[in-house]
Amino acid sequence: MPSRSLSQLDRALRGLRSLVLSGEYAGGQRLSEVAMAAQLGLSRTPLRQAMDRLVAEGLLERIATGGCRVASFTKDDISDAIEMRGVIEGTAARLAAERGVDPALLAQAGAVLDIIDQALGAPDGLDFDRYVTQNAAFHDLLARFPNSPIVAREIERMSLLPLASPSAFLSDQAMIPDFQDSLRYAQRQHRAILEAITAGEGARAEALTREHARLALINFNHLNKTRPMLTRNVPGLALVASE
Amino acid sequence: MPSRSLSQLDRALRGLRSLVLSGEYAGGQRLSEVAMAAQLGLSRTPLRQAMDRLVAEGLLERIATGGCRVASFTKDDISDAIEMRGVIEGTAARLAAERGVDPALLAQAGAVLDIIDQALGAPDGLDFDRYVTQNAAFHDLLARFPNSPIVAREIERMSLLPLASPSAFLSDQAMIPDFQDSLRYAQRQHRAILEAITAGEGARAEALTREHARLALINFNHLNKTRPMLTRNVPGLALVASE
DNA sequence: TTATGGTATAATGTATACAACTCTGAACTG
DNA sequence: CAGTTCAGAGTTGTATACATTATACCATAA
Repeated sequence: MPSRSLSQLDRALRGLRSLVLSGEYAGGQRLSEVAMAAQLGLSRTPLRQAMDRLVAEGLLERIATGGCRVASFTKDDISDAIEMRGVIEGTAARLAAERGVDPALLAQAGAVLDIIDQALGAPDGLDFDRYVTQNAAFHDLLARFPNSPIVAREIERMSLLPLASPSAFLSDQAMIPDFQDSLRYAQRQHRAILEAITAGEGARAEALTREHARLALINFNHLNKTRPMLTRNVPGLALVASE
Repeated sequence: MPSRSLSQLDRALRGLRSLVLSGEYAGGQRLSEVAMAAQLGLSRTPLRQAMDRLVAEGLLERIATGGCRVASFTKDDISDAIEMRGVIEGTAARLAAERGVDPALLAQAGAVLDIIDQALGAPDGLDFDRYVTQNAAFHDLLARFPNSPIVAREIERMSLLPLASPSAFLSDQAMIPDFQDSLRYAQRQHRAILEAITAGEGARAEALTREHARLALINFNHLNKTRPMLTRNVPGLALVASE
């Protein structure tokens, strides 16, 4: 029974995260421990732990006088977080190119890109779910290329920030007219990044990966201009101050 | 009375951190909550919180079956952490150059560098404490230049990793013959970084800042070659696997 | 009417009790 | 003698109780 295998802390983490990301408690609102614990059906102890974790992740902020509040982000924050992810992933790509990568990992990455090609050329136009999954897989592999726990950790951490992950704007609801073009462009970047890494071209790999991350920023800006009301459908978007 | 103003959590954090960094419980050793709580004179609740924090910082690792163990780092980990700090600080420098910086902050940084010059030219050779303090101040200012909470957060986080902070190897005990030369070189880099930022030269500022961080790596390697027994005197060095 | 102070309420920080789970070690069996 | 099982001790995960501190509200005075 899966509900028994999950610890209370896991339940608290999932519950809190989804509540916060959904915008249920948006905009600097203070979270009461007793109320949250009651709502999630667990005691304050694991809930407090979960709050501490979310504070570390940046989703919540500690209040000097005690307790937590929901963090709120400006558009600049999102922009910086995406830029930062690009920088760190770019460093992973550069180090991979400079130091060499386990051939097995490179082969895996190539296979993933082949699958993405298939997903993009699916008979009914586009296999979106497959693209999302394999895109995430490629980025995971990239994080593991340099064989460095430190680098992998930082990439994972940046991807935890709301709207900074490589998959942040890849939701069904975010589909926009030019979206398929964007996906094809991203895939060409994937290929180029892998090629540069394989060829030991560190600077090129780094620059490409940075630019690749900025696609997320383009999607973010596009979303803001064309469909500002999409707040409810993209997790975490509710935390962005409308300004 | 300061002992009353400190929370138990703060006490636990300080106590645990210093115990771990001093090498008291080195090398993947499991930490018992009850024992630690007893040793630090507080209950398990704030101790557990402190452990969670140190896990987030990377000083401890969670064990799948429960509990924590002291993290241990390879020399490559230290090297990667320093490189990573250089990359992130470099990004701060680049963004500062690209976006412009609050003149007041720039002036403060200039003043800090003036003080470092004085410390380097002190009558009795070198005012070391002053150098350390002002060096830390310069790096703090650099982190605030881009006016981005996200960037500042990540820099702070990288500096929390053992031996990755800008001040990691600046301890009295780490003094080596060529050390003063190293400090003067570092200060010339400080000047160049600030100059590049002021001139809006993003690429130069980034490259300089990366290279500046690598001074720590040079110090680390030097320390390992010439005085491998210094483990006891440099906090955190005990966590590096002797290999 | 506004500012101020006090009190009551409710929140958090901390300690502790209990239950579930690991791990150790020894006895037992093949 | 090696492997396995079972029991016990010890550990962690969770809940809850208590004390301290912050917050909100109202009364009172300027």
